[in-house]
Amino acid sequence: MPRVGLDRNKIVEAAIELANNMGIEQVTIAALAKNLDVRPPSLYNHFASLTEIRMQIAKEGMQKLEDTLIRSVAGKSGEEALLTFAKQYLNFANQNPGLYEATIQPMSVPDKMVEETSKNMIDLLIQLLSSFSLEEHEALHLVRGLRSIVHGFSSLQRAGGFQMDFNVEDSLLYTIKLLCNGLKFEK
Amino acid sequence: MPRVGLDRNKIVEAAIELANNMGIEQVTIAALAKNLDVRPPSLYNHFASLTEIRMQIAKEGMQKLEDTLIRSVAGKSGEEALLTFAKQYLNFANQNPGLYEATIQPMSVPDKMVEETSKNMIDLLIQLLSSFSLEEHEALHLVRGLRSIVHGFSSLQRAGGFQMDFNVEDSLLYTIKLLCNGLKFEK
DNA sequence: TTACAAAACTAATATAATTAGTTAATATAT
DNA sequence: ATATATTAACTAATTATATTAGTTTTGTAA
Repeated sequence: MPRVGLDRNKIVEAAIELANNMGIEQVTIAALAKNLDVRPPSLYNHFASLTEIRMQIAKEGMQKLEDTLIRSVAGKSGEEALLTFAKQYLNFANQNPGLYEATIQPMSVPDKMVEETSKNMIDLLIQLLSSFSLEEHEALHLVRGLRSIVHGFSSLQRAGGFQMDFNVEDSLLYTIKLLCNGLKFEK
Repeated sequence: MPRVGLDRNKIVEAAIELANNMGIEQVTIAALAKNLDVRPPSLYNHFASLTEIRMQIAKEGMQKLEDTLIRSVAGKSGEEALLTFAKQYLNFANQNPGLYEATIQPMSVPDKMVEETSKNMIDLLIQLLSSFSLEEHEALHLVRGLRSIVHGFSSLQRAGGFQMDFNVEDSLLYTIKLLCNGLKFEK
């Protein structure tokens, strides 16, 4: 019964490592307890359920992704900003597969911080689009389109949906450029 | 021990209904057995594992989706065809949530029919793009872009990623139109 | 030093997938 | 029609999971 000094952070760290290496499905109470060298029930002193642990992974993933994106587009605008955004998004999903996977699981319970993070991402995209001087409803449509593109590419790639002898990032950037091209000639 | 006349089809039908109503996670041996009014082990006379049942759902989903799309774009080309394709794809995902969810689970085992169905979908899109007279590599990029868009919209919507007071189909069609606009002015 | 809150534990419960081995219904062959 | 073989469905058991209840023990603070 020696205390191992467990806390929420250590558990989530172990969970993220497990998610990245083995997939979110493999993040189980049993596997976490083994990795942390405690008995399964011990985790319940820090989290109410497995679901709560997975939600915590998702929250940290969203924040890290948002943070990465905000930094990467700082000082950029227009097409250059959108291309950077897209490239970094795909890169994040590739480098942190389990973490990204967690962020796209439907939330069982509405969460304030998650909603705020989503909102920040949308606001960021709205900003990036400002130089195109779109009507508000057009900008809202396009924000959805951009999110769908980056998420679509990331999750199709993860699911093995692309033949890998043809560069995926190139396809993503081609698509974004085409969209920007469409914007230039919109009127 | 009266025979209830179970077969692979009946099991998959029950599984699809369960998936559509409760989500793919709820497609379990136990739940299926209860719905079909047999004991759990009986299902193993028809499928080797739960994974195999879920894979069968995915296969049927992909085929039904492909079939729907091929029919819906028959006789159409260019922008009109792409808009129809996108609309029908999103509609399929909305009308058959569990079935669609199953189709996007990573396949644990490579499957010939699945690969062929994917290939058919790609070929279909290539055809739809023919009227834009793109270079081959451009067409391949764009096929990926289109798949990512429709999948991205479908799965973000399913995950509750959009505020629903703003029409999602409109956003999808706006995005596709913008892409087409970009194509027209590409050179 | 004592008291208390919290961390980790053991033991138990419930549900899941799966396997082995059995029984009985059906189809097939003589 | 009867005998045989196949196979659908079963019972019982195994393994693994999450979770809860209740206990022990540690560390900290009065």
